Amino acid sequence: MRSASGKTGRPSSPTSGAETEQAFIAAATRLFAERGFKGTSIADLARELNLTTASLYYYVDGKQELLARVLETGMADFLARLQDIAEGMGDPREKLERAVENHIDFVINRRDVVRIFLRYRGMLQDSPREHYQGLLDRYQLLFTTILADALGDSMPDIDIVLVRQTVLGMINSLIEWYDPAGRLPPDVLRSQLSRLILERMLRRD
Amino acid sequence: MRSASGKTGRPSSPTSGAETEQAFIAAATRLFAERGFKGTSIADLARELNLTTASLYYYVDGKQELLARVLETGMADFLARLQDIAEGMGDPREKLERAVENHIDFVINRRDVVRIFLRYRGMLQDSPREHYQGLLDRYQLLFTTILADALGDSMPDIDIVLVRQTVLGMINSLIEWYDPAGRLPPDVLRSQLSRLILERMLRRD
DNA sequence: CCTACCGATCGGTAGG
DNA sequence: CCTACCGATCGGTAGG
Repeated sequence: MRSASGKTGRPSSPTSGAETEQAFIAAATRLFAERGFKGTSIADLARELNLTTASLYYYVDGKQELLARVLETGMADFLARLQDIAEGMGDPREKLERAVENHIDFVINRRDVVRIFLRYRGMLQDSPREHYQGLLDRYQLLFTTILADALGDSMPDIDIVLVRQTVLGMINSLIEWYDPAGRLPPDVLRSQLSRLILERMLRRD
Repeated sequence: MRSASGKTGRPSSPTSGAETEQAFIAAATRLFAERGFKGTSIADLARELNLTTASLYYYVDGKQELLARVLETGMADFLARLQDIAEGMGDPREKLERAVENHIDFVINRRDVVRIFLRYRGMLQDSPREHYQGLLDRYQLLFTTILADALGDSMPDIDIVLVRQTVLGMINSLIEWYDPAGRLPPDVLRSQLSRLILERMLRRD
């Protein structure tokens, strides 16, 4: 991506590319989450950024590149948090608790990105697809490791991958129904769901 | 919907409307699940049915009607199964087990419809949307009732709606990762997931 | 059920 | 030669 600046046609002073990139990713994230990937046109994105569609093409190759940026930056951040937890202090059980609550918080606080993860990752192609898949694989492997360390051999008869996907799946499903402004405030939701997972489903017998 | 018949342009003998409807719903289900709702064109659907796009419009009002048919017939079937379980024999705990395993089986055996439920129900509008939402509400209410009967007051400190959404969410998430031809055969998956839910997460203390 | 089309919009690109 | 864009339009396809 190159850097954009003002709203007018003047050559305009160069702004930092990082700032521009932020704006593009934020706009794409909002629109893809709201209208869907196919439901968002290049014109929609350009309008959001106060550009013409032609100008948008000066910065990006197309919607696919924007989707890749959204997914890669979001997933990289998500993975970094889990790595901090894995490498941080605490016993295995505490790390699992933090990993679970981190995942819950991510789904609640970054709804738009998570919605795009879950719905449109399949639209990625070629090398962006492989790169994103690599980050996702690392996240899942790391989560499995944290899970296995915390569980020990307390659940020998159940497949560890099934457990991991089930835990992540129940948290991810928040995106479909949870309303932070609803009956259950975020901190209550987090603690109840966390207890349902850790003190019930994954309790050591 | 009217009824279609052969592949040629002859007025062709009237076949049962039911047979035609089946073919339309089957084609729409396959394509929407494979390519997405917006990713499926009217031309794609017509080709699948050996019709021209213009002819397709003779039978249906458009993609929205097909989506509504797919969702309503699928959801009605899904609800009927749960009603049979609720009204059938057995104690509350057995009914809950059947309800859970029924849901698992539905996700495994009717992947295409479930994928459309989860991804494209939001694209419905107006009265089809309300009708579908009504069926979904009834399913969720019935599931909550079965859940509450089975749990009694064994989990007084956790919100029953959170429990319901969590149970349904973890089962629904199978659509994202479970491969019936993979490492876990369907019957093993069903029994392990069922036990994870019933004997662990919802165990009576 | 087909042929012959439409208004509009799609993602993407031309020259300047 | 490069940057940062613009107005206008390209070839095709959407639903109807």
